[in-house]
Amino acid sequence: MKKSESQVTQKPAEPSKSLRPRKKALLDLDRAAAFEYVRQAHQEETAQDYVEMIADLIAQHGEARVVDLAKNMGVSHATINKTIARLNRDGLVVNRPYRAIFLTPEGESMARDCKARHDIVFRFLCALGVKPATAHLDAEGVEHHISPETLKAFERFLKKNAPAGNT
Amino acid sequence: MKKSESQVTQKPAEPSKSLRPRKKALLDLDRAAAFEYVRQAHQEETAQDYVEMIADLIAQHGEARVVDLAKNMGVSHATINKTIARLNRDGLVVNRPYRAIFLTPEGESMARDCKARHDIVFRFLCALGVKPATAHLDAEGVEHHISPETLKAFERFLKKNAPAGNT
DNA sequence: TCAAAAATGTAGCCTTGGCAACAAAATTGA
DNA sequence: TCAATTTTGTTGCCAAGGCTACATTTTTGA
Repeated sequence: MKKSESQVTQKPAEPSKSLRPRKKALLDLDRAAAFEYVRQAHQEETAQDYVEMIADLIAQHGEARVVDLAKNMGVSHATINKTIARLNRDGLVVNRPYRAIFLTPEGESMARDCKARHDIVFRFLCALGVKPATAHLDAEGVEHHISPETLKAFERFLKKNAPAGNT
Repeated sequence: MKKSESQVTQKPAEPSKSLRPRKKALLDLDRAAAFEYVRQAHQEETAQDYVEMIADLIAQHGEARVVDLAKNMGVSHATINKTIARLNRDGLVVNRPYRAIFLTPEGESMARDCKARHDIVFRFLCALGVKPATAHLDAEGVEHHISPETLKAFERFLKKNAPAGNT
């Protein structure tokens, strides 16, 4: 037949193919949904990292300045400016030219949530036996991809395996 | 540092500031390094997801076609084409116009590693009490941000808490 | 006070990863 | 065989996030 490689020339390595053609369509959706979910989380990632950092700087210094954000995020001040403009547009921060950056109530709320989640992830990894330095690195990337259900599971684990407030 | 943040208008909410001014510089680097680390992982994320999916499709159908990738990744076929061009450029896949996509040895190696890691993360979350559907969603995002050390910790946990080969 | 330094803003460029719309090739089925 | 359908390719658009280089404002310190 002409369909040539659609049917794989000669089906050498597809033993399971004819076994379950039905579930395929559903699995397609499942997988696509998972990636969509990740892409979604991705979009909020930067905003969350920034508001968290801004909240931190405000707690430390009373204000968050572009130069400190640049140092702490590890990017140029031009990038900071662009990102802050987006956060401003999205109602998470307020800022005036040549002045420090502050959080809106919405930004503060997001920062609180993120910090709480971050701490749980970090402490969870530590309780699991990961070295704090590594836990710190991993938590930064992982925290944005943890569903509420998984976060609850982390907390359960902490309650059983961590002697309350260790850092 | 003589800088301005010192004056902060009137230091209202910075009680801990003077307590440890020394560690700040180091923490800046630490934090920046963590974000750099996450950005790095980010760049490899798409490549890893694609080669993993391509390997899956080849295992199922003997080949990976654009239309199937689009369905499974949840993006348009135009996006698939662009991404495949990048993967080709980076030596991870081989493809010819209007023909299926295959992995280079390097791509296959990456796919193997990713699948192994993905499975560990998925099973770990399940062992922790997370529902499989949720574990599936979270694993897709989390797997790219797990260091080798943390992965080992996951495996240790699995060895103790999972009855061998459960799915 | 005022020049130098630091901080901030802006412009232009780049890559990634999305999309829709249209073009072309391949496959299918009558 | 060959027209309709499906698949693939291409083009142009967009936003996010990076960067450098240069312009402007603020702050510092002599």
